[in-house]
Amino acid sequence: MGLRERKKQATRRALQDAAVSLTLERGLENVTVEEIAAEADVSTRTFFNYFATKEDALLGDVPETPDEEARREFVGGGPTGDFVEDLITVLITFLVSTDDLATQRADMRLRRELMEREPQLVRGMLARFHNVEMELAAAIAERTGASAGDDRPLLVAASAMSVMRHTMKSLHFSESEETADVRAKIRAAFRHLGEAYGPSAPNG
Amino acid sequence: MGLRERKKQATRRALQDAAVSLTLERGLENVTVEEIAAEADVSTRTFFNYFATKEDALLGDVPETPDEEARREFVGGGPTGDFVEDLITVLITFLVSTDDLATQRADMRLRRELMEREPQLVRGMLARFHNVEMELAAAIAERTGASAGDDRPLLVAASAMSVMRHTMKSLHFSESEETADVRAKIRAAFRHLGEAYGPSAPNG
DNA sequence: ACCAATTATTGCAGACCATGCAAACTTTCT
DNA sequence: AGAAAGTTTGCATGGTCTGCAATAATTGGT
Repeated sequence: MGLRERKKQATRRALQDAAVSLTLERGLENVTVEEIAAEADVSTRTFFNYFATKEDALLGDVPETPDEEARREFVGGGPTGDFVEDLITVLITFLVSTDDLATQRADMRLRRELMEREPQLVRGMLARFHNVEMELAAAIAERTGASAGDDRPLLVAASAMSVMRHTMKSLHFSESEETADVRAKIRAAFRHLGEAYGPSAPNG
Repeated sequence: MGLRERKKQATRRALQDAAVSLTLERGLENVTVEEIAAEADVSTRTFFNYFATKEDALLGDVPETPDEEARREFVGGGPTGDFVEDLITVLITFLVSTDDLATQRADMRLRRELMEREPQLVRGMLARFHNVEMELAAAIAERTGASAGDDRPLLVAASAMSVMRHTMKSLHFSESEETADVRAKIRAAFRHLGEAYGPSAPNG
């Protein structure tokens, strides 16, 4: 990677970090883009070359599409052949980025802290998830061979995303938390829904 | 209702109508608040006395909490005692406002047209649903007697809202569409999820 | 090491959104 | 009619975000 590219990454990072730390310190509406840019040592105008909005800098680089390889495998009926298990696998690829694990966990914790402090940001997060939802629905439709007019894949994708959102809330992003734990939590959530809405249909 | 109150309602309506029709005509970013206000024959400043943002005027007065009576009944275990059926009843109260049915259907159709034309609005809609979701989760927790730390009500509420969003998309809001039809659609969606995630767990 | 091409940064002007405040106006109540 | 309460309006202000053109930095070839 050349110098130019490295500098861009650094600037981007600096802007995000500045946005996050200033916001946690003073609250979102007491921080201007001008201040964020100054903290990152660039001009206000440059801020907008990197992020369309102030919110964007705070929400960071959440992937909006699943890993291409994971998607292909899911569409093809893999990796296990069990629909729910394979769905979980795809969902997990959204939670795991290319960064190293420690950085990623720290980011997640920071992002959660931000959401708690500034609930307005939840709205932006939901919007991003909505994009993911569309991708996921397309993948489900492909895998199950649903016809064009069939909107059930949308339904399944929507509820799966609600499971994922829910799971993210209950994760700790701590050292000791393993991928297997995440999978177990998502699995438990799906099971709970199956029981709540399923054929036997008990309460709750 | 006094003159003052009637005038306020009229102004509010005029602003909403102006916002909607101008947006459908030219697209959201080619319409300024100034123009909306002018169309409704009030000052720009007055616009902001009625709506916090331009989006707010477009999204209209969607209830953010369920009908208080319906909520009480649900929490108390009613009206039928069957969890899913009663959940559906609550969800439907969100879809039915105090206006007359024809007006409401027209509003729904307009709103859908808006969403199609201006996908940015979906974000605001999702945010509103998120508030509803919180209310619903609280009601579910109360009904099922879940303990304070139990987050399963949140999960159920989230997935129920995804069912509701999905159902709204597939409704026609036409003359011939009855409440019973709506209920049947929601029921089918829940059943589909139960089958997808449930004990038997077939595909799709 | 230099030059030319490409790409990034910056300042500036401008449109628009949104809020606070105080003056002018309208409705309501007695 | 006149005071009280509530609404509308204009004005000033601060903040977000965009387009444009000038400047500066990186890159790749010679």
